[in-house]
Amino acid sequence: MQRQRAARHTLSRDAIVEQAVTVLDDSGADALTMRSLAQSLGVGPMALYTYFRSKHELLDAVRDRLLSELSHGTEGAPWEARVREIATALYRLLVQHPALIQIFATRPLAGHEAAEATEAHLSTLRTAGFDRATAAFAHQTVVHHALGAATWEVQNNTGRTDAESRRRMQAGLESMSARQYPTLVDLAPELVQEAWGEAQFSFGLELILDGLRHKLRQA
Amino acid sequence: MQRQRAARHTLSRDAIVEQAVTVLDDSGADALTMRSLAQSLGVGPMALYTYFRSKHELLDAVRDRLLSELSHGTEGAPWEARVREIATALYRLLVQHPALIQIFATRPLAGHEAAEATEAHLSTLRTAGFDRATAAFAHQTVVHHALGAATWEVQNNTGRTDAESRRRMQAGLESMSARQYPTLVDLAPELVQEAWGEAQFSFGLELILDGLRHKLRQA
DNA sequence: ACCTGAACACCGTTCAAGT
DNA sequence: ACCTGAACACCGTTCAAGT
Repeated sequence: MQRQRAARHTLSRDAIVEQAVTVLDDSGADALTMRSLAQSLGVGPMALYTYFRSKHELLDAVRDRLLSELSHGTEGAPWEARVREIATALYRLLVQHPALIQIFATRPLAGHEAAEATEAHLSTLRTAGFDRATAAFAHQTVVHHALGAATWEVQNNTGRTDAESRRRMQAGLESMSARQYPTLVDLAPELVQEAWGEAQFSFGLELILDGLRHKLRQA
Repeated sequence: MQRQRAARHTLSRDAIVEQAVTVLDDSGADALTMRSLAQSLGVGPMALYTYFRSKHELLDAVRDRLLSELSHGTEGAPWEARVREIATALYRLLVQHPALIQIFATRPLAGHEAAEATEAHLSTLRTAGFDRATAAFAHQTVVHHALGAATWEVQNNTGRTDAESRRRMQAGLESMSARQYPTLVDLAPELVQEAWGEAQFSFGLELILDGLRHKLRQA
């Protein structure tokens, strides 16, 4: 099959980013190369460099595009509910686009990404009564938790949800020395079966929300 | 300068992993290639494949080697203190070896890594009075928090601790539309100056510990 | 077994050139 | 300006061979 010659001026930053997201979601971060991406767009590799100075710049644009999707929660809802909405949206976005996690782990932020959602999150916390420093800390804590939980979920659980692979993992834990690691071996069923997925994320988020509620009462 | 011919049988899995850690710490994850690592050991690239089937397997060994350093906390200390010790040790390990974060973001765990520290962490929680499921959830939450906070710290703050770069970042936030993002602009000083580094990690950890304490009282 | 050297099928990116 | 084709300096890994 011969390569179609691309009609001129069909490329754009947005079109390239869109296609990059498709490749990342379908085939993973390793599969996204400037050459493969260009080929899937029907152009030569160097065509992309008209729109992005480097692969890093393209990945930053992919990250910003995905983050712009983030929910900023229901206006007027109680602060816990709104924090829950925004945090869960971030968690799900990361799990749905695992490559995004790798971008977070390799590229610094410029500072103005996800501005809508960040503004909503921060103003929710301020309105709830947290002082400036506590609101900033709390915001970051929630983001860190979503990022950490999603990283774990994607690497260690996603695609292992079938009974067979869970059973194998549990067997692996149980085969460890029960003398050296009694609790680990004892809790093997819980570690592989319960502490997975969004339930694990929610457990941690509610713990954080509870701690924040407590702080608010003390103030 | 001519390449030294390596004396035979000087290589070993441990020696290779040790050198890999040095390269990662000194020059970062991108600088670690099988070719560069081999050269720094004075051997040809293919020599490494006698000890590791692939670069992935080598990275897994690097991860396991670093995780084996983890503190398992002071025996007999109150449960909060011990959780704090173990969590902080993980956080610091990740910040000191940023490449480890990228390994967590790209490689699945086999399940038996950091078994000593995990056992200590889980048994501390069980002894404190948490039921099986809650202990498993709490353990994971703490690990996720350390991983998320370290990822953020390494990508967005480390190396930006000098006043000059903080000032620039703050100026960037403050240059955003104060009409569209009033809270974000207002909290710029807190976001760049306070919510950084181990203070941010500790804030979140204490929130989680507070939530756990609360759960224990309710039970 | 342990290690080498050549080779293969890739990368991201530079450069000079075409329209 | 937008895009191409050739080339450069890399990758990880296979294969056949040496000791």
